[in-house]
Amino acid sequence: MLALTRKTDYALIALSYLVEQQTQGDNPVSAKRIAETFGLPLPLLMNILKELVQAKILASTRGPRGGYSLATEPAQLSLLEVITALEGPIRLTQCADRLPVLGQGCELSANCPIRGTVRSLHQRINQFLADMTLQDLYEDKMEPAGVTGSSDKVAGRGCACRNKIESPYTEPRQTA
Amino acid sequence: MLALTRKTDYALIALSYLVEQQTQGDNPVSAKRIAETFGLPLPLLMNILKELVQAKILASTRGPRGGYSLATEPAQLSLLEVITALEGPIRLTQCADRLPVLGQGCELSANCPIRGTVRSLHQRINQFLADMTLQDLYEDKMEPAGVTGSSDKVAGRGCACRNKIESPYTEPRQTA
DNA sequence: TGATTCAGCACCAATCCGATACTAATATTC
DNA sequence: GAATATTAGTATCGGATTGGTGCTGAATCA
Repeated sequence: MLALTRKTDYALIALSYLVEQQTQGDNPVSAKRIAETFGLPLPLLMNILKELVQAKILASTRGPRGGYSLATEPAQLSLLEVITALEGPIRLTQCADRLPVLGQGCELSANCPIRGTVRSLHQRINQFLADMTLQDLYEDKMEPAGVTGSSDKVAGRGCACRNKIESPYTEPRQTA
Repeated sequence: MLALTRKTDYALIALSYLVEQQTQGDNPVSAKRIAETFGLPLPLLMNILKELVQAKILASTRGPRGGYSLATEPAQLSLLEVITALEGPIRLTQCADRLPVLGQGCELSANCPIRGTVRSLHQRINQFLADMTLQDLYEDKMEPAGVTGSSDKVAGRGCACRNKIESPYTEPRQTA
């Protein structure tokens, strides 16, 4: 569907928040706090953070006052790394990232009528994601992008963040 | 997963083939012939072609010697239209195409830490897809793109096209 | 009339995603 | 050392989406 999963959504939100907190010398940050701040489901968020630790994007500390902290400089961590860690390598189409070797999975190979285009699109998206760092993500938050939205087509689904930002430790999930 | 569906894959292959056949004055082309040429599952392909007709991207003629033909100039048909027709509007993330109106689905709205970045990425992809036309897709086939593949990460799945291109009307699907 | 081809449904199986639960391990605090 | 806070690991589950099939009807041509 050409869409990121909600896992990636949550991860980017959490990472952006970690940059902020870390900038303020607040370190590490527990999963619980992140979940409460943005109204994310805690168990799911924990799964995601675990994966980010395994990918060495985050470092974790156990025990009271433990939590997660960034394992990399925000300016060194690309969105591509985050997405790849959570969703696996991007492949627009099944053969997007194949080398054009005959017999290697795609028998059409060089004759495939859409190979070039798909590969081109694939590379552009990859490039953009590789260039965009967590630092950019954080700064983007600081100065919200202008509304260039030519969005006449709107898909109706909720946003990833379900809560208002006020202060941490406010009650999430009101009486459903 | 940031991937196109196989439906779109098949559609692009079929459309590209239609341009080719139409260029050679061969018109219309039956679903059966397309399916056999590329080894695609006929019933599925027919579903896809039906959807493209409903989206007014293709025109259909019934009866013997009937089939599908392009309803638009290849240079006027963008990939975005094709993808949108088959998969619905692209939304990288749930709030990607929302206008930043408070209370409208996402309560974080202007405070959402990743809104700007996601929106930016979303627009770039949209723009690329809107600029790329079926004509480009077809020409791309003519001069296969060079291997710029920095693909150290390869996802192992089959290619959309399961058959060799030789001539139409060769037997598809050998003894499985 | 009969063959060919598309149209419109309805359906099914497999996969993936979002989400939860439970137990174990580790660190801090007292 | 006991209690507590927090992450690690793993297993599971329901539901949506995707890939794919089947059946019936309608149009067109010979």
